Amino acid sequence: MSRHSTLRRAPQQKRGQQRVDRILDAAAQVFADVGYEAATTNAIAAQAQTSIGSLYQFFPNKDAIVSALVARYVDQLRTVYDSVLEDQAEELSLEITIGRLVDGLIDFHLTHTGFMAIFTRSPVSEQAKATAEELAYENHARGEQLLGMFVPNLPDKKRHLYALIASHIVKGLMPLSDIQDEHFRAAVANEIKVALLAYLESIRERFNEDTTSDQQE
Amino acid sequence: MSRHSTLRRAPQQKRGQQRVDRILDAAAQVFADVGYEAATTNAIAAQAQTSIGSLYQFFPNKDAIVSALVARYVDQLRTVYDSVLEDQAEELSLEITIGRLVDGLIDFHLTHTGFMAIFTRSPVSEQAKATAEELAYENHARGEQLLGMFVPNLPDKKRHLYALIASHIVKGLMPLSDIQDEHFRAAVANEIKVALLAYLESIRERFNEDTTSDQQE
Amino acid sequence: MSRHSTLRRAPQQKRGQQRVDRILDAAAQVFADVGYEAATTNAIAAQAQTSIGSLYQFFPNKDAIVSALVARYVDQLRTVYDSVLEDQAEELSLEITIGRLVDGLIDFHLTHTGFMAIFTRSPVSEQAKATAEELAYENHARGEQLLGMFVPNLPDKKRHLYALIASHIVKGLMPLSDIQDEHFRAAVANEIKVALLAYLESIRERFNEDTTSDQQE
Amino acid sequence: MSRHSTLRRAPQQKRGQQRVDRILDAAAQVFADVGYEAATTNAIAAQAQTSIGSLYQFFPNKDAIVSALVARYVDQLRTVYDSVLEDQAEELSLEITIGRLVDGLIDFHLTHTGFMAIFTRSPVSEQAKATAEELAYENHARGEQLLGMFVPNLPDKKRHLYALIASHIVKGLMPLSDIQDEHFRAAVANEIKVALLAYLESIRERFNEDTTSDQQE
DNA sequence: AATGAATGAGAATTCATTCAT
DNA sequence: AATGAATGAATTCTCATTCAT
Repeated sequence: MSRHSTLRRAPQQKRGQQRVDRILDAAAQVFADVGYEAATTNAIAAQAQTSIGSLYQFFPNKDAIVSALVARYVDQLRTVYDSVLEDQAEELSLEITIGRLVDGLIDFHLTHTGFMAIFTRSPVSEQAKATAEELAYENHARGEQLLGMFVPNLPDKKRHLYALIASHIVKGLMPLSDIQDEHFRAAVANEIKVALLAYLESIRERFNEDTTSDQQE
Repeated sequence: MSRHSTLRRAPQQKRGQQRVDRILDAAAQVFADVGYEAATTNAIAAQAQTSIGSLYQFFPNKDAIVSALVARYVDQLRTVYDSVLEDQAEELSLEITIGRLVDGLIDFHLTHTGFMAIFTRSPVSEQAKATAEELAYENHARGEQLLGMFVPNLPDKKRHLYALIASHIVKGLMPLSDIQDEHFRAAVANEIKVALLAYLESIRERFNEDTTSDQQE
Repeated sequence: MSRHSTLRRAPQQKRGQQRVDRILDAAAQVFADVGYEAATTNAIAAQAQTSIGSLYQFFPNKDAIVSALVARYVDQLRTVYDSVLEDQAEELSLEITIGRLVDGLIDFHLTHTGFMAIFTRSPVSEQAKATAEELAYENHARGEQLLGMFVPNLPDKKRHLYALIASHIVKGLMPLSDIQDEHFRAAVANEIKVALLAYLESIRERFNEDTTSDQQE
Repeated sequence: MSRHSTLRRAPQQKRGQQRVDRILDAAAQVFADVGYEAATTNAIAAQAQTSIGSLYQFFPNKDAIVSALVARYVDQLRTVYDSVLEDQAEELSLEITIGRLVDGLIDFHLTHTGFMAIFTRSPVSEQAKATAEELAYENHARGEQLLGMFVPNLPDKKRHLYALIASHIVKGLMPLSDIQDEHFRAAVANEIKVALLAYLESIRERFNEDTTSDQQE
């Protein structure tokens, strides 16, 4: 897969793949604990219970670890979006779909500590910028796809803009799901759905007005 | 409470205050240029056209620079919110108020280039966490205040929740105002207003329903 | 001077220049002790009785230290060649000139431990290659100059070739001057002169034959 | 004495010896490509198309690889000198003999690309020093042998000194045979012969004078 | 007060060598 | 025997902070 392009050496054995996974898990944990910049490769190796040498046998540098981690996140995010999209076969309402999406994303966020540390970092190196782009793109593209299902015939440019806005709303709100208090977290989850739904409904309304008035002309 | 608490020495003379301001300007610039983590104290001193020794005469460490900068941002943000709040004497519509607020915040963001670099960093030290908290609090508190004006009688808890959501929507969307293309930026600005307005209207609706149904009982 | 171009920061104060010199002395010593590749920047700093940080304040990397050292060597070598060339005002014999040159070079070599370690290393980086080139060029160019004085009218191409050979003979023989035994060292010095003289005489002879035969034609 | 003393295990089977040879070939190639210091044992193993583990089954450490390679070089150099010495049965002139020797050495140098990288390195460990010594000794000893044939009755001490000088002249000049331009390389080869011959003739002359004057006394 | 040289802990990365499979 | 994953000491270089002048 594409993620392997960032690996120094594609692990041929099961053990190697496990080690790669363990390193990525460790990296995610360390990123979650201290943030991306403060995370050291030694800390990641220690967390992965491996040696620094082994880490560098698989990853040529720190950026590559993040790239691989992001590739994994993208794969897993895709699963979240896919499961929501599949449900669309049943022609569910926008409200229910948004509900499932937000629940899925919150669950993803809660089970993937470290994701936000990477998602919100300001990338420095060129490679880091490309990686950040990749991650942002996944959310944006999937948002566009979903939007296209609920508001068909939307001009490309508008769909692009609206999806950009929606994905950034989600990006801004996701960190809130970290909240410890369970009741409050549920309330927040609900508000995220409300906010997203409100924005999407506003898109629908405006689009209907536009097309209606077009017909009138 | 006063921002000067983070200063090693309160500059009693005008010259000292000017130097502090120049350092903060420099810090903001460097943060904007290379990001928070890549910014070095030496680079900040150089940008401020002072010596590293002088910098440390005013600030005990790097965190203190950020704290002071954030304190200044908080002051300046307050001005943005205040000007919007003052207009409320005229009892403007929610739509117009949101429009002014978003315009003000976008303008603030564009004229304070280092702001986002600090706002979105993952704080490491305890002091950094406190500083980040302070900044988040300002936005949240001011949001609550505004919300209270448009939906009076909202229970504290709900007002707190809604303002939290609203401030995070804004936080998520603000970085988009960086976009170079002027047309697209204007379109984005409009969508930010739409999204925020849509959410706030949903709050109003829900509140009216609640109170109406309350009355019916 | 040109050597400063490799410095990260031109030392403005006497103290700074002294420190640079001390670091270069230390580097020469360490190179002499363990060879170029085995020399570590920490060892150089320790030998210079300074901190690794100070070393890097003046030199951006290890290669730059060598470059500066070589620049100093080139300056000092120039002095050796100059003093020999100046004597030529007296129109000394080739034998005496070679004698003085070899004595000068042996003295230079004995008083500049570390020179050979750099002169004979195989450069790896591009910068190192350029530096090695510079050093080789100095010897070659000065050899050409001297040769031109003793065998005037030699075609450029030949002078270039002969000087190349002569400079490499010297390069090959110089390390022998390290020999501890004083008697043996003196004998070696004498043989170096003999060998160099023999080669240069052969050039003269061949050139005279050539020009003689040319005239005959 | 035997080169196998540096081997961890004398390969009893043909296959093992082939593997050892392949590793030495690989080492020579890598030394030629990147220089001695930059050569890694992993790169050597890769070039030899074997595993790093196998490499260490035959050689206890990196120095041992060089030692074995040098031992092979010494063997092969011996062949060059032997073929020249054998021709001496025909009582060829010094000029012709030098010509053959230099041609042989240049050919050796050109066909053994890794040789110079090892010959000119500054040895660090004790083992490396011993190995370097061994290589230098071979050239020196063979030089002495040849010198003895052309200037018989030379006192041991002088023969030793002269051979030392001659071997270092050759060492200094050999790297020049790397030159790409074929014409220039041929010219250089010729000059090497001229220089060496000139020195050896000077030895002869001095010896004849000495013995003549001895007789006169 | 101002300056900027000096410090050294700490970070990323390499590579000779070992050892489990 | 062969393999190549694993190890970690050692190396280069950075940068927050101190301190002599």
